[in-house]
Amino acid sequence: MDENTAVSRNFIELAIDKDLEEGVYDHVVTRFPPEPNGYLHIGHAKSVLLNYGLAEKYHGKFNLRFDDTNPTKEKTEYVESIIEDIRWLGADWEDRLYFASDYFEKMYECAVFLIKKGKAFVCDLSADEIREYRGTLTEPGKDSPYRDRSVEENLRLFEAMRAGAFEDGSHVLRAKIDMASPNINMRDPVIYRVARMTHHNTGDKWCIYPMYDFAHPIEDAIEGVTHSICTLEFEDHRPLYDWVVRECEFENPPRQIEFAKLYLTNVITGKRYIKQLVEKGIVDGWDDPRLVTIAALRRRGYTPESIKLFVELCGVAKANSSVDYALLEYCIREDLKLKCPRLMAVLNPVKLIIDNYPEGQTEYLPVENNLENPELGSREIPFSRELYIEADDFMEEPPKKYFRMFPGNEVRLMNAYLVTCTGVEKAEDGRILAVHAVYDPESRGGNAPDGRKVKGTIHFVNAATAAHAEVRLYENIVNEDGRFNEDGSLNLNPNSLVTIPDAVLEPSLADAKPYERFQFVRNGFFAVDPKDSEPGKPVFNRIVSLKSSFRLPAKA
RNA sequence: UGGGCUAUCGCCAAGCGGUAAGGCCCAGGACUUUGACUCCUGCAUUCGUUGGUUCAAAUCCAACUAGCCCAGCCA
Repeated sequence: MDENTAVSRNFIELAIDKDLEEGVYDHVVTRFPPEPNGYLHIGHAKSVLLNYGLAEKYHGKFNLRFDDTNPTKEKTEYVESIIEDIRWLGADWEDRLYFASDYFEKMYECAVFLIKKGKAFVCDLSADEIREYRGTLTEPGKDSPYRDRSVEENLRLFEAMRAGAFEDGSHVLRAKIDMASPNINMRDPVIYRVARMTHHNTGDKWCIYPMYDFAHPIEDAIEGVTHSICTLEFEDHRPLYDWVVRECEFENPPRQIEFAKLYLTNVITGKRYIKQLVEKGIVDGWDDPRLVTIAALRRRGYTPESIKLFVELCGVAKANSSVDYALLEYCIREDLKLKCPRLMAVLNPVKLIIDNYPEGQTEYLPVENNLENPELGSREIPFSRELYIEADDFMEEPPKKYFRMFPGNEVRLMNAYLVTCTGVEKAEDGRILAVHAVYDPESRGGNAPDGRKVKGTIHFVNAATAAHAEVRLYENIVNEDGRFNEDGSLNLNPNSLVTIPDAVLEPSLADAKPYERFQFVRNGFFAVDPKDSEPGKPVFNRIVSLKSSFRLPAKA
């Protein structure tokens, strides 16, 4: 292996290597098996990209399979959004899009097969009774009184279950394993339940549905999945997974491997929590840019590449952990810094008047779109007597080390001229009406012929030609730990969305198109919102701010 | 003594008996027409704890401790 490109392998890759070496498998097939009961989020992206990446790395195959065995929670809207999100992430399942519900007949046959082997039985106990019989974490369970029914009776009853002879919840099919097992999952788990519910895919064809523990291994086995990668909470289910593929006598059974879920610090991850925010109307939908659903990240302006980078940098392991949100921000900056044109936008404008600049004159100054990436070309920006600058780029009484605009100080207006601040014009209430300055006509482009230097460079927008647009800034929607409180409430952050209705921008920005991304000098990376923008009236979402900007020293 | 899993820098994470990779964050410095970027520099004598084996232990053994998961006819 090339020493320079050799990257240490994660534990899953090591396990696959071993399987390949030992001849357990001679190829690799992975899958991503979402239940269509919600939108995908950043945590799912890790799983999607992990599974897809593994298939690519081992020249194997990657399947997309909807694990739709519980119609009470599943909707077509969700399958559509999931397909869109995975495609956007760049994971390619080619023609292998499957539904667990397409295997219902095969699963039914497997169940019959188990009954005939004496490995499954129909149980008439109620849900409450089953719970009682199951025992506790520390005490063994006891056998169901229906455990020893004959094969014939079980067959007859199971057929009747399918035929609709029983009420919902009245009968279940159970695997016959061991009620005294220290692993509760092995205490004769329910593998089929009766539930009259219209399924998004199979309609009313079935009134019995297989449980996850029974269905999932069969789905994997049918598809020839070799490595069934799931999250840590299923570790306890692995013995049952193995039991199912063994007792159903599948050849070349798949192997389940578990890894730790991805959590982000101070962010709500977890489908059920996000769902609550959506349903309670705290956010404006699954794609509210404050969320970390794939749809939200896409809408906010994140790129698939940045998410791929993020997932790679997070790594894969078995220790529960919470990745710093700063890493995600790093990834999107890293991806965008060379891709985006850098323009000037003033979010909190204050007027700057160049008193010695000819009234009524406008000139156009050439500017590179991205100094570090010439491929992005150049443009011309208008300049005239009245401009807008950022309010905090002026201070009447500056602290030490502040080198932007203050009376008497010379700064550079980016790409334009050196200007010296001459004063400030205030209303009676002290509000700043305008900052005044004089420019050096010899410094066109930003450099003085005499070679004198300035420490500060600030951005501006020409007032008369400025485009105006709404800009939205985001912060985490919860203040503290990114979780619900014990009583189910949330510490909502009142600043999670700050809307600036009238920011001033370079004129060309009026025509920015949905999803178009920009870097606004000193303000961060922004993208045009695809939902709320109208032609000629873009709304800009801040994806991420720049790493740091000047902060005033704390007053002693 | 219910079972399973995990513990390496503020956050992730390599390491698989031979004397602690890397990234993020952070702090200095250089450069700079973005206080950005880029570039340098610094950031675990120590690997949950305590013992033991060994010439040598984060890596092996033992005992503790802490955290996570499991008692859905959810996935």
